[in-house]
Parts: sequence; structure tokens; C-alpha cells
Amino acid sequence: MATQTEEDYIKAIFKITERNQGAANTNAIAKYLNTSAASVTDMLKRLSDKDYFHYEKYKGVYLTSKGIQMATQLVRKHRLWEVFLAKKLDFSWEEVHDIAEQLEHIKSDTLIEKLDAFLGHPKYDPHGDPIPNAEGKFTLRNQFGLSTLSKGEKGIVVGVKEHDKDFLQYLNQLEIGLGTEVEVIDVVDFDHSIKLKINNQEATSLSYKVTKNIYIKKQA
Amino acid sequence: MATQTEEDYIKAIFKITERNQGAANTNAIAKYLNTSAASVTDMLKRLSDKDYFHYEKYKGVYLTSKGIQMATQLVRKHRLWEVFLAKKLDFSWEEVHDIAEQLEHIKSDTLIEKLDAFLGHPKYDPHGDPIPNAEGKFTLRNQFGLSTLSKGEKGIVVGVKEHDKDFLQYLNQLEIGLGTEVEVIDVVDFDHSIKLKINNQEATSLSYKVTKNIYIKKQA
DNA sequence: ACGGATTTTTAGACTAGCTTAAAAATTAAT
DNA sequence: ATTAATTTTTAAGCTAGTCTAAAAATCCGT
Ligand SMILES: [Mn+2]
Ligand SMILES: [Mn+2]
Ligand SMILES: [Mn+2]
Ligand SMILES: [Mn+2]
Repeated sequence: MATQTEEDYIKAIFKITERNQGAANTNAIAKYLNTSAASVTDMLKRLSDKDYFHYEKYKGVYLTSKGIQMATQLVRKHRLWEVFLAKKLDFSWEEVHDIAEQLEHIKSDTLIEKLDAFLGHPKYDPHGDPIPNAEGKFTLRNQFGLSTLSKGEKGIVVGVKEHDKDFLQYLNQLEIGLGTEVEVIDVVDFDHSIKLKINNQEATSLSYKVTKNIYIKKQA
Repeated sequence: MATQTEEDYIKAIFKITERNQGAANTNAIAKYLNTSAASVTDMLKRLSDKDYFHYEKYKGVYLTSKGIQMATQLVRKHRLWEVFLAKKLDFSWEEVHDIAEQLEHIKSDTLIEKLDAFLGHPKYDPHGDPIPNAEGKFTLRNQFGLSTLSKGEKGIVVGVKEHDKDFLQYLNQLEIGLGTEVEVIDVVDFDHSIKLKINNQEATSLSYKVTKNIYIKKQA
């Protein structure tokens, strides 16, 4: 069975290739896993006969279907545990990730299917990210960056791109969370900042850096 | 922070000293953890400057108060997770142990307190074992081995001594679980076997080996 | 096409944990 | 009190995973 470290490497490669649309290179993996490039090369060499990925020296690495399947199951577990922590144990969305990072490695197929049922087969996690089903299929959604809305448009917050704690806590403070109604009152051309009504309260100004990390579903 | 292996060693020492009423010796630990005596000696040497226990060559090992506290917290976590698995996810009592053996190592103090609250601060786990509170205090109970009952006495099953899967499945088959009402119809002196009414069904015969592993609360 | 910067790999060494085989200490039996 | 059996420790060596420093390969600007 795969060790926790192995699993973390596979998931890292999955996340990086997904983001980059190409092979994951050594430095990117090292940075993602907070380890040295030398360790990564070493690990890739040691793992490369386990058929999780294709590795060519100096060319980076990409997952095989076996690797993708494993990574997807890990993402499934991670996100289901996040839902459990947020919905059942009342953790806030900025607290769930670190704990789920551990829980995702618990070995038991039955466990995750029972957990899924207990949670009512949720489709999205506390950050609005889709939860793959047991077969690995993600439910995609028609979403837009809040930064793409024009003056007068309304939406409902459905997710966040950035998962950084400070960012999420800033959103808490603004009372922005999943399901929050927003309406763009004004867009400032100069810096792309936005004046936003949040749940019909008085408008607040949000920087582009913030709005481009919030996903919304458009509202009539 | 303590590694999973360290935690397993501390818990093993705790369980063994509790059972033996004396220092835990190398072979006992090795057997408990399914490892070699040499590994245990090695580990004890390496851990002995971390103040979890007192170790004297050839004399075995016993926990310090720091070690006891750690072991108790592990038992608390283990049993709370078992309750979660049984009560919320519908696992049977013979399935929960192996998964809890992994879950007990998840690092987060908040998590376990929230889980405890979510479960309604249970006092006993699915095997009837007491769950220490956050301060490490166990709630003891006035219980007897089913084998100590005399003809005519009634009781309610409150726990099991043996946690073996086959034993627990045998009890499932007999429809004996926590809360089951039992009445001793007859005691056979020769082999100490017992004729038992289970939930007022027709009586079944149980061997001494079985009855001495079932704990009951006496009933008027 | 070359030189410098960047990225990646190699080399060598470390820790945690484990193994088997042999040596030493302890315990038990005569 | 010896000897024999048992338990424990030591010795030597293995794997997984990590590190730093140095070498090698690739990439990039001119
Ligand atoms: Mn992880
Ligand atoms: Mn998430
Ligand atoms: Mn464990
Ligand atoms: Mn239990």
C-alpha cells in the first residue's frame, strides 16, 4: 500500500499538472511539498517503477491513469473530510484544510463511502471545490470570477480560488461566504477594484486581488 | 511532536502495564506491536531521553506521568473515534478498532473536543470501555463477568473483555450486544458453561470461555 | 552560438524504524 | 552452585525519506 509520503507526492503532481497544463517539474513539486529539489528527484526515481507516473530526467513528470485515479481518490477523501469538519463539527472554512490533509490518508474504502452517505453525498466542499464521486467524476459548475462582473450584475458566491488562511479570514470579516449574495455597484477602471453590496448591506470596496479569487454564479 | 510509532509504543506500554500491574517487558511490547524484541530495545533506548517512561536495562519499562497522560489521550481519541464510527457511520463493533487505530493519531486538539461534543460526550465506547474525559479521568462502572452469575440472576450486557473479531461476530450471531438483557437459566458445574436466555428468547448454551469475556450489570 | 543563470541531478551523509544473528544477562531447574 | 532455558541486548545491515553541496544539464539573452 502507498505510504502517506507517496500519496502526498502523487497528489502534488496531480495539483501541479492540473494548474500548469503540462508536466510537473522538480522545483514546483519541491516547493509544493516544502522539501528540497534533491529529495524530489530522489523520490521520483524511487517511485518511478510503481507506475504512478511517467518520469524523464530533466523533463518533469506526469501521472499515469493509475496515478490520476489515486490522486482523485485522495482529493475525494480530502474534500469529504472537509465537509465533515465544517458541517458536522462546526469548523470554519479556513481551519479544515490542515486537518483534512491528515485525514485523507486514513486507509479504508468502506469508511469513505459511509462518510459520503452520512454527509448526504455532497457535491462541493467548504471552499466550493467539487468532490469527485466514487468513480472519480467531478461535477462541474458554470462559475465566473467576481472580477468579471460588470456594474449592476448580481451573483451568489459559490467558491474561492485562493485557499490562504488570511484571505479566508478576510472574507469572514466581510461576511462573505458560500451562498452570500453580492451585487456590483461600481467598477473602478483604474485598478479594477469593485464596490460591492454584500447581502444587501451597504457597499464595500474590494481590490482586484480579492475579487479575482472569488467565484460566483450569476443571478438574474 | 510524537510520531505515530512513538505513540503506538507509549500506548502499548500503557496497556501492558495496566494489564500486568508491573513494568512492561521487552517481549510483551514486541508481541503487542507485532515487531521484534530487538526493535523494541532499540526504540526504548532512542525514546528514553524523551521522558515518557523509565527504562532500566533488563528490567522493563513503565510510564512517567507525561507518558501516562499521552497514553490516556490516545485512548480517549481511539474510543471517541470508535463511537463516531459505530454511532454515526453504522459500523459494527468488530469493525471499528482497526480504523480507530489510525484515526487516533490525527493531530488536532480542537478536533477531538469538537468530536466529543458532536457525539454528546459519550462515557463508553462500542465495546463498553470507558472514555477518559479531557482531563484523563475514566468513569468506572460496577460490572461483573457473566460467568460469575448464578442460576436465576438477570443482567444487562455492558461490555466485553475480549475484542477479537471472531468473538464479537459470534456475539452478533447470538444477538448479544451492549444493552442486551440476559438471564441465567442454568449453570453447569462440570465445565462452567451456562444456559442463557437472551432478550427473553429461548435459552442457548454458552461456554465459560465466552461468558467470562462478557461484562454485565446486575438486574433486579 | 556562447556565456551566464537557472534547474535538475548526483554524491554523500543523516535519522527513524525495522530485520536477523550472535552475545550477554537473567531466571529457573537440578 | 552449576547448568540450561529464556529474555534481553548488541551488532550489523536494510529501506524510506530527508538534507547540503557540488556537478551536470538545460534554458535564455545577446
Ligand atoms: Mn496529506
Ligand atoms: Mn477544500
Ligand atoms: Mn495506532
Ligand atoms: Mn474499543
